[in-house]
Amino acid sequence: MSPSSSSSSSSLKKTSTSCSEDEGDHHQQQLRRGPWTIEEDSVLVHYIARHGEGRWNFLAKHAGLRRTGKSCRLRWLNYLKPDVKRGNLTAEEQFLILELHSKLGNRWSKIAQHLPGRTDNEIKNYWRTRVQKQARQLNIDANSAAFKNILRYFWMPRLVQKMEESTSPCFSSTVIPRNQPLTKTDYVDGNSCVSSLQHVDNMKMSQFEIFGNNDCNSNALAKDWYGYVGDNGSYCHGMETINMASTSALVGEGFPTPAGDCHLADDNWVNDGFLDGIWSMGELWELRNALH
DNA sequence: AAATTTTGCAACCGCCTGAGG
DNA sequence: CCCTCAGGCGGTTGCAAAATT
Repeated sequence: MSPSSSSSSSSLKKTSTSCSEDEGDHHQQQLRRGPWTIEEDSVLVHYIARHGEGRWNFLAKHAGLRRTGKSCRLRWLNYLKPDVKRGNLTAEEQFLILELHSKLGNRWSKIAQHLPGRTDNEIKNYWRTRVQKQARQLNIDANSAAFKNILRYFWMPRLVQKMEESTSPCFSSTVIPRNQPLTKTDYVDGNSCVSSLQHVDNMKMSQFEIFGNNDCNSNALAKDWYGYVGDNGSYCHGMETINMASTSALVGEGFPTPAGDCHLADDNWVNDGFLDGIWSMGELWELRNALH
């Protein structure tokens, strides 16, 4: 969908304020809504390039945009700002979103601070369209302990596997030596993205952290810090360990049992690109067996 | 190929907070 | 204090594109 594709259908908003002869009210009466046009984008970009951002209502009026200040701010921050990243979220970014959401909840702007170039809106959309979708398919409340366990023990390790498998010699991460203790402040630096799988301790897995720079490689992460990659370097060996361990861990931590309230919505979920296509059939069956 | 359904995401809405008068 | 306003945030909606029937 082109962001500026349906400009002709944009409507003019007549606000509830009473009619007035002055320019301000006239401006209010002519407020536009809906998708932004290329021309509006251009006006906004050029105005900000010249005068800077902020004072959004003033900006909207003086730039000649028939938009609310809020609308201008949103358009700039979520779309026009030069450092806004476009395109699919990487495995690393998805991992960070899951990890940070487990700690911060729906505080999208806080989460976005750890993902340079990604907006709170984009992260929120990702969570709603991808993550909550999986919860629906499993007939589990996305906020339930059971679903959080699925994320923690199945989805997040799988994302790490994707990082490991990526052909890039580096996935923008630095590993902190495992003998360095983790602290809460480790992950709150706005310029870095740090994660730890604390609960994975239960599965005899190591803690690790991911920092946002470019001087490490994923093999180092998997081999040296996960501690569950096989001697032959096969991550799959590690995944089996995770899955076997997690099956019991899930049951022990509120994961739905056969008598519980969790049942799959239908049989199609296995063939439905579960978890964005990152699950193998074997893993899906294993998860399903754990559920039943 | 057409109709229908689903998905993804840009944009809006309403509420909250803090600054300034 | 109280009021007003701007900015910020999370939740929700609308709709074009993509997928499915």
